[in-house]
Amino acid sequence: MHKTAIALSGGADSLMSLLLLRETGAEVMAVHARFLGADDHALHERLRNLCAKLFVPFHLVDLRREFEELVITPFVRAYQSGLTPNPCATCNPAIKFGLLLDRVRALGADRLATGHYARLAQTPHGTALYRGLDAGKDQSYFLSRVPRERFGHVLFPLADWTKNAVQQILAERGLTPPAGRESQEVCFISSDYRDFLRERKARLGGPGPITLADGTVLGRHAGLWNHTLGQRKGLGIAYSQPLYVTGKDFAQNRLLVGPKSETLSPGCRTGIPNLLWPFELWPDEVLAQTIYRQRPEPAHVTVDQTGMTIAFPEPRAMPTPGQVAAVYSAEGQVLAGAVIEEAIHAA
RNA sequence: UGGGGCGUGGCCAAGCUGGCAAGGCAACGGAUUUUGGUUCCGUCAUUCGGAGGUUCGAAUCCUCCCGCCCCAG
Repeated sequence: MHKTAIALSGGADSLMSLLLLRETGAEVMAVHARFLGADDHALHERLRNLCAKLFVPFHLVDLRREFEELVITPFVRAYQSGLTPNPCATCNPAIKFGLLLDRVRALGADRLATGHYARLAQTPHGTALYRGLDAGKDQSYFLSRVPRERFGHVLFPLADWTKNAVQQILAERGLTPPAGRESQEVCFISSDYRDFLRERKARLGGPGPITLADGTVLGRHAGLWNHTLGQRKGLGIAYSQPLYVTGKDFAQNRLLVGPKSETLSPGCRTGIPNLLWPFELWPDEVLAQTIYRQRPEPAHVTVDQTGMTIAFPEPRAMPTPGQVAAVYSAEGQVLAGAVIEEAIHAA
């Protein structure tokens, strides 16, 4: 008999997952992981009471120190070194399906369930990760860097659910998610990541010029960390057409900008990929996306000792160093995930 | 102080055969969204360097003044 731990965030998705688990008759326990220093004790109590009503054991797991060390610190460091980090994609392998999974196993559970919209399938070749049914909520991209063996101990009850259906069922049962707000942004940033970095007193680069590719100076920037590749907002430059960030010149502290056409790239080079499916079993045709919520496109992907090269037949939105590149099969199976190191520049 | 050109919202800029001020960029607001972003929608000059005049009516015509730029001396 399996004993399943459900990670409750306080939102609708994990609450629905708990209900679905109970209906399967599985033995269930609930955990709520604390990530942040300033935590919501009222939320803890509501979760505790909710679980008591459902006769589900409830545990509070303190991962604040680990979250700080494994997610927040690298996040700040990334900005300091000119990258654009993706903290959610770091948190999943390091915290949720890393330390939290370890903790619940120590508490006696052998599986961890979460409210992610993604699907796992058991195959003769092992566990496979697929996109969730709800294309609009699919979170497989953020899960693409979780080590494959971890998924052998994971359950996604919402795999075949849509957000709408979840909300409808909860409403029908008169259940309100204990946390008022859904986690739709970085959980440790309340407003703007720039404010967060300033509050942290992170040592970041200073102001410098904004120039076109040919060196024409158009304005000033307040620090390269305020911008990311492909970004339009915030440049403050009135030009004949919209300008986008096309590059960062760290040597001269210059922010390079240009028209939309200059933000395209034929692909990227990544670090060592997290293979979620043995490379030799990959289909001939694979798709890749280099940003969340991007339409996956057919790509030529090669893997070697030091990383992965993704080449698109047609140039598309420039991949940003620090972000995640995910490789999929046509059926929506996640084949690999990796951190982008550099975009390939059009010839 | 001879000649020529120009002055329209934060920037660029239509309009100048007179009829209640296009558009682009930026900015701001919203929608979308478990990352940075992107995208979409919306808002943004009762006023056209200033003062008079002509006219039913002027940014558009006339006069003067102010301020730029260019070419000559």
